[in-house]
Amino acid sequence: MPELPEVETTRAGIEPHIIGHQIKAFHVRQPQLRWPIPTELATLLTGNRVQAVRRRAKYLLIDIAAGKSEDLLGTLIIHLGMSGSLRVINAKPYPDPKKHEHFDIEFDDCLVRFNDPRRFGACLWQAADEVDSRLQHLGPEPLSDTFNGDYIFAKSRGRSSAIKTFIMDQRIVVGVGNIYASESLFLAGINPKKAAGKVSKKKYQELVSAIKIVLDNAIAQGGTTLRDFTSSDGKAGYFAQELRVYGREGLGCIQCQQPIKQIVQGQRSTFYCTKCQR
DNA sequence: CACTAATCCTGGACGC
DNA sequence: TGCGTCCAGGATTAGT
Repeated sequence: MPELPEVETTRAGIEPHIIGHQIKAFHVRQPQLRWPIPTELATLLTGNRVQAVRRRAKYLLIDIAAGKSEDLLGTLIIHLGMSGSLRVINAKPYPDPKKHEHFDIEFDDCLVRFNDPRRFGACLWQAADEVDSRLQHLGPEPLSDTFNGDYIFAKSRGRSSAIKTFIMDQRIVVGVGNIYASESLFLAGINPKKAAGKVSKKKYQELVSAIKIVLDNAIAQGGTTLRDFTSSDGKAGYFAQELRVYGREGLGCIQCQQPIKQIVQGQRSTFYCTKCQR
């Protein structure tokens, strides 16, 4: 499932192919994603240019300038959900879309094609003078300096929810998904069930470092794996993780051999070592 | 406001 | 082999 590193890798992968380029057409085959694709999108995009390819949390933001100007018209918001991916197709004629390939953004010399079997993804439009409600209350980027021990310690005071649930709350910090939440807590040696309000400042500093390390490593790995971005298949955006606890239920902890435990928190699986994480 | 549960969807794993 | 069942997960929304 695409987490922040996959989205960042996708962003970096498509950017050089589309920045500054004019959109020739926008084709929708399945508008029913998490939210319906706005029907006016083709009209809004056609004939206009890609000004920037950005990322906020796990949202891919494609700024669109009107015609040949630099005037921002609005932003195409794409979310990969849990099974989505984008790929750039250069070879002409463009291959016929397969099942689950729900929309294409067509340029003069390439096609950006969206694939999403589970349709948890989204494709939305944000006009230049508005901020989409989904982007309004997001917490800081995990890799920014704003996300530090002092910040999250202050946010956590008085909170009774489990630390694992807490760091997955997008209002606290964005981009920490289920897999990396377990991995980060293991690296920091924190029990995922511990109340967020009872974790010390020192432990929060370790947790922040752990989150940054885990995400940085994954991005670095993704960059390598997806170097050949344009020819990648529908699995673009996924890459092998070095997972220390996630999915390793019953297997020995890499530090102490204690079997890794699996529990459910907030309807999500959590994996941790009962000895190393307290 | 804080927190929990339901919800969208389909491929893949598994049991019979 | 095939069918049914269950599970995975991001993040919003509804409900307590």
